[in-house]
Amino acid sequence: MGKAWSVEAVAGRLGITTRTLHYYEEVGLIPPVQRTPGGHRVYDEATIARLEQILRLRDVLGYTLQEIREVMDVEDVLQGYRVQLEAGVKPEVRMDILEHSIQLLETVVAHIDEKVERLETMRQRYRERLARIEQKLAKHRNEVDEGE
Amino acid sequence: MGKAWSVEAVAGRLGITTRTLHYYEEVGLIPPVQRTPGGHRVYDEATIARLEQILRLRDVLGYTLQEIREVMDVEDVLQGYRVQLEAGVKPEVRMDILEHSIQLLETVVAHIDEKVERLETMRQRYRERLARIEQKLAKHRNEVDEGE
DNA sequence: TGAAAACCAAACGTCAACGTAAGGGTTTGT
DNA sequence: ACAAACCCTTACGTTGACGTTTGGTTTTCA
Repeated sequence: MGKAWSVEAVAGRLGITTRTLHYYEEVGLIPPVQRTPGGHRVYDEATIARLEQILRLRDVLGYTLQEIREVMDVEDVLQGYRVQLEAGVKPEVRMDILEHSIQLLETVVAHIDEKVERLETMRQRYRERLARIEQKLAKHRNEVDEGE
Repeated sequence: MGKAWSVEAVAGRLGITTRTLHYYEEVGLIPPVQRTPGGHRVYDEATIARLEQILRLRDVLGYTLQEIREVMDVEDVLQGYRVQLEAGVKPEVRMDILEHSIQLLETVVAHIDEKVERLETMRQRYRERLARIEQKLAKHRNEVDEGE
């Protein structure tokens, strides 16, 4: 069994506050955390991994907690599928599950692709401006050279 | 001279509300807008272009208004440079300005690059999961085929 | 020209995502 | 065994980015 982490330990490790951890549990982004007999929270690696994914979605994709919840719902569905698959199901069901999992993941990837594309369009705009200025500078350097 | 746009016209064109236009002016994201003798706002194309850039930064990059303000400050500096250049300055000053402009734009581009990179890392994660599932599905299809 | 439509400033409201404070239990190290 | 450090719940506070309302003014156009 993995190590047991206290709230503060997790917060430190993930670079967030204990309040955020409580909050995410409160709004259901993570399932209710294990407790000691005295009521103190005890985090396991699985929960921490989930938290890391939540934070990536928040910080890298800039998702709102609502959007993150949707992605995590997908994750939960996928997890449910894995459990079903391990339990062994009829071949057709198995294929259905795999195909649906693929669809769900493709949706997420498509979302990321769209974001990347828009960012690249934007970068292109700036790059063009840069190119224009650099050209100007080069021309200018030439003129100075010839003037000497 | 270009057309004159009313608040509502601009809001409609940009897909935002008049409140947002007022707000952006209030917090200084755009300079004070021209007014009719009666006090109604009149937007020109230059301001609208600036607003479009602000909205791109907001929607595509997901910047906060604070971050947008920083980018727009850079734009203002660049604009100041253009004015100086058109007014004609000494060659060394001209080169300094061009080089500084390049540096400012490169900072923005670098920021975008970083964002893209992190998105691509994330996409890669999902793609790998996808690949694993697809492989499973393929294997499964094979087994079904052989069984017939 | 006059009424409907658009506009104004000022100010309070809202929602997400936490921050912070209070009052009191629990764990841990010695 | 006991104090320091940590943790709990509850609940009110805060900030950003606008939404909404009010009461009055300006434009427009039939």
